[in-house]
Amino acid sequence: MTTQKPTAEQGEAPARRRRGAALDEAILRAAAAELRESGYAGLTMDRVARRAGTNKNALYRRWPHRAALGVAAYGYLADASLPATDTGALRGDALALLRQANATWSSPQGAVLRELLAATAEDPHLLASLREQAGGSTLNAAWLNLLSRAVARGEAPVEAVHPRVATLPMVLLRGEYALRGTPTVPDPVLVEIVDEVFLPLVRGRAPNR
Amino acid sequence: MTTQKPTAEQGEAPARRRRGAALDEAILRAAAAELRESGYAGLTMDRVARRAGTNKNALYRRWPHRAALGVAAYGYLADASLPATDTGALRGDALALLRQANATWSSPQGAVLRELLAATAEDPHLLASLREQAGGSTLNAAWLNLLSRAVARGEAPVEAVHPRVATLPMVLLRGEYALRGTPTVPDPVLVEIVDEVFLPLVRGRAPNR
DNA sequence: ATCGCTAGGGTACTCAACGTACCTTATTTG
DNA sequence: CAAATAAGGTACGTTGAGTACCCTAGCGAT
Repeated sequence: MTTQKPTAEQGEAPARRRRGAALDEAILRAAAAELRESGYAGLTMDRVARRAGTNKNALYRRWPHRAALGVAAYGYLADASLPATDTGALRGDALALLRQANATWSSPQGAVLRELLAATAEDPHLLASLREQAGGSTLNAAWLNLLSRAVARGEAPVEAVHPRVATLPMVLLRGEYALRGTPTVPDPVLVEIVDEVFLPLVRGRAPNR
Repeated sequence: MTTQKPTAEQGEAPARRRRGAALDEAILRAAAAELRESGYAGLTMDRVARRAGTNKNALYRRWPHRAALGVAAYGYLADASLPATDTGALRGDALALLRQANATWSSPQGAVLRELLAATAEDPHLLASLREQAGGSTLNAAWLNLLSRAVARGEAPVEAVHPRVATLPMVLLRGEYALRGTPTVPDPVLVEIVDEVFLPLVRGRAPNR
């Protein structure tokens, strides 16, 4: 009896051999845990395999490389929450949405997301997949919706409902993250983005007023 | 005679042993060449050392790690050209500057820059250094200058001369690069950035006109 | 019930690259 | 001219991605 059964390192005990979806789950759970604890850098194939109580073969049979597993694990980790915000005024809505995005991005989860973005920059397919899992079109729709409500209230001209306008605050926020290496954009900056750029732009797009 | 003197692989022949600045130069030249030919991924310490006709010791005595050498090499590679553009009109100036930035960013050199930005994201000090070498404050000043000229011409309100406004087109351009994985932002997008966002914002910042 | 195919499990390995340790040797400088 | 100092030459130690095989559990079709 030289061979000592590992009986799983952490939680996952393969008393009975798992297959298909069950194993998928176990691997993703382990990978997500690694992401949460040590970021993308800690997501090594060996560690994930060991933690899931399996081996690298099972991982490589499912994902072609580490980055792909990383993206999948992030999708498992993130739940893409998006509490609808309606403060009754354009400025309040915009600030609320921006603050929520800032909270997400400055959380540990946001740090992981940025690591993954950097790692998948060369693979457009993966990048798109990651972007979608990180909010993507949902977030976009929220901003357009916000603008439409403002128009309905008479707070903004119809011309303001435009993808460029809608995405602008998020792009600026992302710019702040890129500029500072440090996460956490201070709240006054968010206010400035809204008051000095977003709202003036919405106003500036009025026909000729 | 088993030991065969390498006598330098490519161009650099250490007939006489180089020291200090001369060696700095040789290393940076080799590193920049690797960046140009194979990007940051190709910039391995062994390759650079071999190409410079020296060894890793000399590199590690000068830079603490690969990323630092990468940034230094990029500084050596880039010349931060910035031909002053004055088309006589705000729109033309903005487009010209934006097009030039786009050209730089979509060049191979731009690809290297993006790789480096990703690699130094975790080290604020390096990031700042890289940012400075990539134009940084110079570019910023150019945009502010552009706005000032527009104000002098009566094309824009004084309120438009504002850091947020000045940096906006570049931030949007960067956003495009982040959005598409692929480099090369089509020209119509640049026009849209100027016409749909930048100019309306400048207009929108007028006091109450 | 049994047989065989498929997917999991166990390991060992190759390869690339970073970063280090140590010694020998050429230059520079006091 | 002698002692520092910096270069050159190697050889490691380590980590981690991928890959290759071979063995075995368990599901499904006959």
